[in-house]
Order: sequence, then C-alpha cells, then structure tokens
Amino acid sequence: MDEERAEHRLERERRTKLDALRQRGVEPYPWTFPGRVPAEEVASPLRTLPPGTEPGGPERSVAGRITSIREHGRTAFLDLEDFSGRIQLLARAEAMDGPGFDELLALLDLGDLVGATGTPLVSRRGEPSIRVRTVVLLAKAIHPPPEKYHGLQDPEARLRQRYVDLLASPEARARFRARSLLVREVRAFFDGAGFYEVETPILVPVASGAAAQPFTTHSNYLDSDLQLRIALELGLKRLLVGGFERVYELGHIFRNEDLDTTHSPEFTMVEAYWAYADYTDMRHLMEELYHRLALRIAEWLPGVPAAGQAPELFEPPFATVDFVDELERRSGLHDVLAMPREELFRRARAAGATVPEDSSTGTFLDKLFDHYVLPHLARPTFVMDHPSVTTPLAKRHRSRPGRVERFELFARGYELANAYTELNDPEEQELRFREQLSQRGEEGYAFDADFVAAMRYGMPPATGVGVGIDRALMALTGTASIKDTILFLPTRSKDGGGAAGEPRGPVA
RNA sequence: GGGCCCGUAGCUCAGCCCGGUAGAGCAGGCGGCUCUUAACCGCAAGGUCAGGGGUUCGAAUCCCCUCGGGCCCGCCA
Repeated sequence: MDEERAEHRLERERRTKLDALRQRGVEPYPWTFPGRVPAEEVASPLRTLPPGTEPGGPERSVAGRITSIREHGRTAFLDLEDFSGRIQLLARAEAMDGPGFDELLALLDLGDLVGATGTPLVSRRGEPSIRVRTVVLLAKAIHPPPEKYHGLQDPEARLRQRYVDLLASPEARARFRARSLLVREVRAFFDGAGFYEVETPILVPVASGAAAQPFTTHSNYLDSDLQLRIALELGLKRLLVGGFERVYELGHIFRNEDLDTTHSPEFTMVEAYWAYADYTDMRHLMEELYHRLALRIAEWLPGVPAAGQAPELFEPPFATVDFVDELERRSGLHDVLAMPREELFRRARAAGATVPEDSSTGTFLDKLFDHYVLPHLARPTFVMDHPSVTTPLAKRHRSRPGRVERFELFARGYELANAYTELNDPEEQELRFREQLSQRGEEGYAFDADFVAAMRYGMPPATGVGVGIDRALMALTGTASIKDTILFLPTRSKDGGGAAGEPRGPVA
C-alpha cells in the first residue's frame, strides 16, 4: 500500500530490530505473559511513600505499552502504560537478567508492548516505579506511535484510526471506558427495576416509530427490500401486546442523515416500556436514572470538570415546564394552539427556521420551541404535555384538550429522554398514522400496519421512554461532539473509488 | 444542500498575505551521560508541500477543478 512507501525509513528500522531479535532466539510476538497485574495496582500504594523509598517485598510483573524512554547513561527510565494507568520502569545495566540492558535499549522502540518484572520503589524524584530485573517483548510495534507529547491531533486521523487515538491518548481511553461503564449502568438500572432486556430486529419491512430517512437494503431470501430500524419503539410495544410488562432494548438505530456535531447516522438508543404505569411514573424513573448516572460519571472521570459538576446538576427533582406556557412566555406569543397554520409558519420563519410552507403545525411549533426555549434549558428540565399534533404515538392528555401526555427531558441543550403515556387505542393509532401519511414531505411516520394489527389484540396502558446513549454521555461529560462518544464512525473513502487503500475502522 | 476554513517529514507545527525552489520540535540513526519524566548535550539523516490543471523566467505560496477533513447554517433527534 501507498502508506508503506511513505514510512519505509522508520518501518525498515523497526523491522531490522525485529530480525535481530529473532536471530537471537527471541520471539517478538509471544503467546502470553502470566502473572501480570495492572500498573495502577503497583503504583497506587507507592504514592503514599516518600521519594526514594524501596519498600522491598515480592517482585511484581506489569504489561503494557512503552510510551517514553529516557536514557541516562547506565540507567534508563521507561514509562509503561496499560488500561489501568502508568508506571515507570527503572532499568540499571548491572541489575538486569537475560538479554540485558544494552540489548533492551538497542532493540526496544516507543510503542512496543512489553512485560516487565521487578521490585516496586519510589524514585528519588517521587515517581512510582519498578526496578526491573527482566523486560520481555510482548509485541513489536512496526508502526511508530504519534508524537509523545501532543499525541494525535488531526481530527480526521482520530476518526479513521481510532485505535491510534486510543493508544496515544489516556484521555480518550478514559472517555470510552466511561461510555462502557455508562452502558453497563443503564442496563443495571433497568434490570434492577424489573425490566427484561430484549433484542428486536434491526432489519424490518418498514422502519417507523420516528420521522427519519431510513437506510434500505435487500433480502435475497425474501426477495424484497428491507429497512434498517430508525427507532426501537414499535418492536417493543408488540411485546407489551404479547405480555411482557417491563421491557427494554439497548441497541443501534440508523437514520440516513448527515453526520455532524450532534448527529450520527448510526447511534445507540435505549428504549423502555412499562405496562400499567404512566408518564408521571416514568418521569420519576428518569430522575432516578440520570441522578445515578451523574454520580457514577463523576467517579469515572475525576479530572473532567463537566463530569464533576454532573451530580449537583442532576440532583432531583428536576424542573418542570409546560411546553405551551414556556413557549408563550419565552416568545411573547399568545394562544399558539389557536394560531392558524399560516401565522405559525410566519412566526417560525421570523424565528429563523427555514421550514417548508406546507409543513404541519406541529413542525412549526417544534421550531418555535427550539428557537425560543431550548437554549435556556441548561439545567435538567422536563418539558411537559406537547401539542398533540407533534406526536403521533402518544396518548391524548387525560384532562387537557389538544395535548398529549408526553415529556421531554433537556439538559445542557440536549434532549436526554422522550417519554409518553403510550397510545393504545388501535383505531386512534390507525387514524394518527393516516394523518402522518397525509402530511407532505418527509416528516411523517411510516404506516406500520402490522403494529396496528397487534394493538387490536389489546395493548395494556403503558408508558415508554427513549434515551439516546451518545447524547446522554455528551451531556453528562460536557463533550462537545458526538464524534468523541462513538468509537468507530463511517468515513468517506479517500481515493473516491471505494477501494480499501486506507485503514478505516473495523472492516471484516 | 449553502458559507467559511484546513491538508507541508511517521507525529505536532512554522513557512503562504508580500512567488526565488523546504524549516523547527518530537520520534528514528550514531556518539555521550548512574534518579530522569515534554530528560539533557553533540553529529548526521529524513519531503509526491493532498491530487490534477493553469498563470509565471520561476509556485508550498497566486487562480481553477477534484479528493479528504473541520466549524457554522440548513435538514435531522
């Protein structure tokens, strides 16, 4: 490949070292390294000791990547990083077994993975260290790592080669570790609340449950086109019909739209459905969920200021505002529900939204809300009881005409949850789907006839919620771009011809 | 889809306005150094200036096109 030519010089030098190792009978890619412990497990107790302390005790073994080498004559200091942290290796020429000091320094490069064994100590300058007796190569890095101080800065390279971003950046590792823990915590939360996790299909005959452009593919077996799901909602509600009373799913959904700071074509959603409960019950569940996540995030990312502020920010109870009242208060408009479509259109345009004239009144109201209210919702706030025109899957409000029982939770400018008391009247559901179909443009929900058929068998009264995992992570950690919360994102081919000339994420 | 900006050594960046033929640091090579941590000191090396075309005696630099990326707006949760 092209890249190899550009790197010829540096790679050739590393390959030469690889050959030298093999000639000496050293296996540069051994099978395992038994007995290693995380670097932090060795370093942590040393931090309480004064500089220059050698507590003695048994030898310890660590394994990880060499990220810095500071040679100092007959002494050398090497930094070893693993997933737990970092520890310094102190190598002295006369104290080493096996291949020895000179060979180690001659054949080792930054980026190599090694195992090291020796006794713990605190260096005279106070650095937790291991006085190494042996260092064994665990994997030779042929490709040099990025610059040791600045790391990988090129945003394009960080997306295309996330593995390099991760190996060069402890901060990136910490952020994605936090994501893993967040997902684990979300599952634990719903599991603990008696919800069953299920998996519904990604490939569906008709993608509905939201207003978005689907991806389309084709099944040879079925001899028909299929779509990738754009929401989890309708599959999970079928399970309510089937008798599941508390279900959730955490998985990827796909929307054929642009990739930008807050949107990704493939993202992660958790949706939960709870029979014999309503949106007030769900509101309390969401307060509990986000409070718990905020506490955990602060533990997982101790150095990140926005994460540290999360616990106090997400202290229940959250603020509650009425969709219409708040819109009217912020905009100075009056009686928006009674406004004719044309006036709503004018107001939306005046507010800077470039909406098509034939959009629904619900779209105009959403635009006005986004413009006048959304920027003010920094603290967690439930926005309640949306106009029914905006929401085809929610149940009409039990006492307020023209409204549905719905809330959206916003914080730091992001929507963090969207919940309804679910519509379970099949006749009304069919009607709402048909209204959507009659709406022009691409804003309508697709008609899922089988879903209506399912509802005719009787769907229990229920509440449901959707939480975007990526955006939840953004809001909880203060991350500015969704690209920093998703490990592997789709990127364009650089040669424009679709040939796999450049490394790009995990390709099979 | 519209606007603005970026792409120079493996990596991080200067150089571009105002055209004269490529610069630093890190990494790598060689030599020195027994507590360093962006270690340090010395020497030598390292380039398809994203790609293509144009203007010019001469283009990394000015103009056009293409590719890739970033930010803002639009669309979209």
